[in-house]
Amino acid sequence: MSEAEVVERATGLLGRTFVGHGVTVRITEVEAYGGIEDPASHAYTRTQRSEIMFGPPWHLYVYRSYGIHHCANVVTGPTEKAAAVLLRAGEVVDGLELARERRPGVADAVLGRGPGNLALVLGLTLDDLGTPLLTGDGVHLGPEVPRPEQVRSGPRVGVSRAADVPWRLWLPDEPSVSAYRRSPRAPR
DNA sequence: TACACGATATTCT
DNA sequence: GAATATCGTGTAA
Repeated sequence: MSEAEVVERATGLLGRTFVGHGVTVRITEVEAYGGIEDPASHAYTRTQRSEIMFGPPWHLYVYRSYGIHHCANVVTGPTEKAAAVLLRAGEVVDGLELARERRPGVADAVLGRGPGNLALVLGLTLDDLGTPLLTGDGVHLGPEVPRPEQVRSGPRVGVSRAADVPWRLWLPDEPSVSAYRRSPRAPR
């Protein structure tokens, strides 16, 4: 898989809806991970945790981060490359009431800001690991949308390796997009 | 079996 | 801007 393909597939998710448990978001920010060829990817080393990414594409990869948060990824394949796209932020477009309940005291526009918060608002947990995302029921991806006219890109947030690869992609002027923070462990 | 460490978010100064 | 909670996972022993 070429670098261009990795970014291409990630870009295709921007602006698309993602249906979680009772809440739907429009994806505004993603990060691409290049699988076995990307030192920052969990699939760089094939383990039990990353095994799902070596399976067929369009399945859900969920992992626990810092013991507290869940982060949701779409496996984009192809199968042997284990590439995936981390969903970093989204705008809640349906199930607003439920989303508010899951994050009390937070402004609507910011409900789905950051990968941990997004997974929380969508109600995604490790129970959803491996869910096929193209089937219509339960947790799934919305229909494909036209390529966004403008896409911004920059280095990925919080990664200590390959910290300068600009594979974080987001839509301009979206209040739900998270702020950039370089990993304290990244060199330089 | 033990131990170190995050693809984070929030709180504190 | 800096500190840190918290625990599953990966890696070493």
